[in-house]
Amino acid sequence: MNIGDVARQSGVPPKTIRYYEDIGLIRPNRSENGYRAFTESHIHKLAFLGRARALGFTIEDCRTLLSLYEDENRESMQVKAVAEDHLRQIEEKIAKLQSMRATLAELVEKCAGDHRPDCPIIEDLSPERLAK
Amino acid sequence: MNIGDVARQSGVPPKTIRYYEDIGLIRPNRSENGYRAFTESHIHKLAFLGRARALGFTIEDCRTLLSLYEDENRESMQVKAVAEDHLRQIEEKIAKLQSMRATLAELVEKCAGDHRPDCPIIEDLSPERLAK
DNA sequence: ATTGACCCTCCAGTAACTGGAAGCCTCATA
DNA sequence: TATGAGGCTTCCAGTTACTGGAGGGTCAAT
Repeated sequence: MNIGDVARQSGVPPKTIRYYEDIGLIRPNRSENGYRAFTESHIHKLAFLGRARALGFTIEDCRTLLSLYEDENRESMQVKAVAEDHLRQIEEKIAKLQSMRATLAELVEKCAGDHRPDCPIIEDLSPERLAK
Repeated sequence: MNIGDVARQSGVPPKTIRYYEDIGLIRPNRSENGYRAFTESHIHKLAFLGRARALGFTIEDCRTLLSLYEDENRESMQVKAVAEDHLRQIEEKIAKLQSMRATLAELVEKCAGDHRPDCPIIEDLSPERLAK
């Protein structure tokens, strides 16, 4: 199977598939004409990678998860550890973003948004504290 | 003033200050010895940039905000537009992350995390649909 | 004269792709 | 059989916002 078919079936774009080969996530054979030759197994792996990336796992996490996916003797605690770690990081990001949102929302609400220059947003960003 | 002092007073690291000069956010003069020579005004701008970055504004947003900060004739609607846009993007990111978190939390909870290979996380990522 | 703390520039790397150029390969149609 | 569309190849560069490090001047004090 050529890269285009695999892209369609896995949902991973050709460019990304080539990139994944570059970094060693998948290792397709080559046909005589130089084209990459994929199997069903590659489609599965790529779809797996697509799902994992959609859940925000890093490429390195994906590498680990993929090897666990292929490992009949994996222990589920290995998988869980990766997922829990990732979950924690997501929660940190959410917390940070929510704090930004709170501040921003407040500033946006206070700003008249008219033709005058006075602006609580600019004021909040301004380091007047230093002048005081 | 040298870069170290400015870094301390603005909270922006020297490396970052140099980078901001590279991309034209600030334009310090030079002393005869080749050192950057900063003024109070630079400290204010850098502190402003630091605050804006902490709220997640992109560098390009910062460029805009900084020019509005310096513009006596700005209209607050210009500032508000930038902030509202940014706020929207933050909310999108939060939504995306929350959806990831929901899925991940569910999977993590369902995973036994023991020495057996069976794992709902791996199963969820696996493209069994394709096989069916 | 020699530390030690600054400062300088330039290069490379980070994360995960994405776009584009230049150039084969293949298949269907005229 | 020629041709044109579309698919495949590689390689290079750009994206975001820095950060680390090498190699090398500068300055103030001892």
